[in-house]
Amino acid sequence: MSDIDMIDFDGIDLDLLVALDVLLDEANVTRAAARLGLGQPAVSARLVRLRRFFADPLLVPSENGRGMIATPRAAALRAPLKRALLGLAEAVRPPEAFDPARRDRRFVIAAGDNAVVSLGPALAEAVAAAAPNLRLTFVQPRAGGLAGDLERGEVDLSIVSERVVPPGARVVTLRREDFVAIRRKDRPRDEAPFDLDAYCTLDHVLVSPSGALHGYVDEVLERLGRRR
DNA sequence: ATAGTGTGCAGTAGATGATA
DNA sequence: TATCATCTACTGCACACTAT
Repeated sequence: MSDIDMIDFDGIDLDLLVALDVLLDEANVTRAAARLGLGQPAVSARLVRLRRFFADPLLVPSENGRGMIATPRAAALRAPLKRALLGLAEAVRPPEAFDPARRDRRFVIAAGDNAVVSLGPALAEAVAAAAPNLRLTFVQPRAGGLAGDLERGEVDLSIVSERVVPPGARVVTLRREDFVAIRRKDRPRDEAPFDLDAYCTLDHVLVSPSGALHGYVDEVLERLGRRR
């Protein structure tokens, strides 16, 4: 007997889970009903059954009386539920070869400035040639929010350092990059050689989208027993 | 195997209550 | 007054059961 066999699905069905997903998206029974193609009372009845099954109010009226607010239990259900429904949709979808030339959709790519500048133009050119109806939108990866953005489908792809890849993500290494230190050509001839000691004593500017003042370079220096 | 019947579920329309 | 969630009454449909 598998783990799935052990689950008691009595009182719940796929329609209810789809309704819950839409209800959590809309936080409004009327709008959820419109999306589901049902009457508002029918969706209200589904919400009642969902509340009974989960033994939780799931959605409660907001303070301003407009719409509803998800309870912590419902909020916790949202991402795994969406993931499961997307997986099911994928499983039951008829097999269809992906034809980029005929697809019409937008892909959201979370990438840092460096990746956008170095890979963006070539990627956009290649996509435009192979799939003229696909559109690429580059956004900044949200510090600490990338995993959630990927889970919710708000970001399709991310080009980031392997250090910030969310656990469980499918990863392909695009390339390895090295750090390079460059010194102006006309520095005084008698100046000390530009070595690690010199590097550590200089003043530094750290560009940090997240605001954290401790970057990859600092981690490497720490391993060497140094700091800048 | 097919037709008839009963039951339960889920839908709708309309009414009601709460709230800003 | 407008909006929104919930309740009530009614209807239609699917399914199980039984008789032929």
